[in-house]
Amino acid sequence: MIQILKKTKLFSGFEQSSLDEFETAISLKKVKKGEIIFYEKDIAGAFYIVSQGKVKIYKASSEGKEQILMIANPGESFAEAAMFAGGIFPASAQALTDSEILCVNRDRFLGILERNPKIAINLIARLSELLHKLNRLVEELSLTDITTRLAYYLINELEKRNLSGDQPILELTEKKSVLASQLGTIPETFSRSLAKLSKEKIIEVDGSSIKILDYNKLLEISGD
Amino acid sequence: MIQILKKTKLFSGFEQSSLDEFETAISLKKVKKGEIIFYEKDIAGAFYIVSQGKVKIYKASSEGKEQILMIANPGESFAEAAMFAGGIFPASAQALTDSEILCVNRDRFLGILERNPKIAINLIARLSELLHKLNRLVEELSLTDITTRLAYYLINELEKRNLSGDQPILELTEKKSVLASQLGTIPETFSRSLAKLSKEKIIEVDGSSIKILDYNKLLEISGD
DNA sequence: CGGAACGTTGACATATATCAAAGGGAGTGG
DNA sequence: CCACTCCCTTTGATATATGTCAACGTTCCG
Repeated sequence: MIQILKKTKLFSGFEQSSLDEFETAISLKKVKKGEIIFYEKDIAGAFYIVSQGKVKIYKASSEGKEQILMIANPGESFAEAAMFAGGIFPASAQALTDSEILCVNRDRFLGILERNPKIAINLIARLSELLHKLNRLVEELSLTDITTRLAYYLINELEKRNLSGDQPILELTEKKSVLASQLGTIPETFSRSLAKLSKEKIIEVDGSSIKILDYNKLLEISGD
Repeated sequence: MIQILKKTKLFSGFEQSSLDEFETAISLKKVKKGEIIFYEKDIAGAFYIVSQGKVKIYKASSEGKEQILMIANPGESFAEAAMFAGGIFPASAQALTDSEILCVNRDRFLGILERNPKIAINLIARLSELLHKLNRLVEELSLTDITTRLAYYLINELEKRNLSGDQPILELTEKKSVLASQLGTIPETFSRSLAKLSKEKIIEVDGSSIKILDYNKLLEISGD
């Protein structure tokens, strides 16, 4: 169980002895696909680290629309901030696949934090990174249209996976409806945006494979 | 100069001796109304604390629209996160009035942080609070319409200032065009939303004074 | 074979942005 | 004290992007 910790940003660079201290704060939880891990406004008694699987963190409106804030993959933590600000979860979490997650007890973790300034610094870095991403999301939601967001997403994924080459092919790792929600829209609109870029010969879509035909134009549309 | 620090959340609860250490990391800067403190993408060599005046932190699109992320008032800090994540400012800052701000040098502050775990914890709390607010902004931008956001803003301001009473009167502290940008829209739309609530006899607008006629209905619209 | 997700497409409704114009208040100078 | 200007705000007409609703095709899987 402790092995997972080493792969996380939060605990990277720590020795075994230091990590052992956490054993008492952590419990393992298995969740089925579709299972809710917590709802918005639940009391935040823990934060989480994904060991296996995939978890979405999202906001839902009363009318059914949802906005995904992030997808947490193995090694990534989520809901860290909730423990400090308000003590209630600001969003909901649901397993996208059968998953294993580590639950880190709030009170025990806080105790450990006081004795380990280095972890505090790591946590600060992690929170700053989250702020950075949310900043970007706010910018996209309020200042750009959906085709621009899609273009930016594609460019970003290409970079993340080091896909260059002549006409690289990108495999979408999420269902299109999930991507739509990440971009702040609904499946229909997402589909139309893909179709629009296709018609302009900038990409070529075949199911969940996207061939990038004109990287430069895509970059231009992404506005960056 | 040090006296200002005591009023900030970041340094609250600290003794004089501990604060003196910061003297070397801080410099005072006076800025005129309208002056730019930093632009998005500038290198983040410091973070800031407002001593006097008012500063807006905002994102601007190439087409001229802007989204205000926050308004920093005296005692409040801004751009703390930029130092840890990426090292460049994710937004721009401009003085809304003639202002005095404290600039906290990045490298010196980091050194101090390592020797003062308590400040690290305060910083974690502060970053978590920012995350909380940004979360709320994302929710509003992607899931609610502007009248809902306006209602929520009004409710929030009433609480902040402890205005209850029968038909409390709220004085807007910013120009309406600034409020519009905070809510993620433009002055025209903001104006129409105010007019809509007026026509429904929920509020009464007289310049920058807003009388709350029907608190319950306002609460209902705010969706909370 | 049949059904359930998912994705796509079309027709339509709606919220918000854009553009243009006019009103109003505060400050300034004559 | 008046006239003038500047800036903010409001209002109207219009355009556009996106959401909504419904229908259909596909794939996958029991």
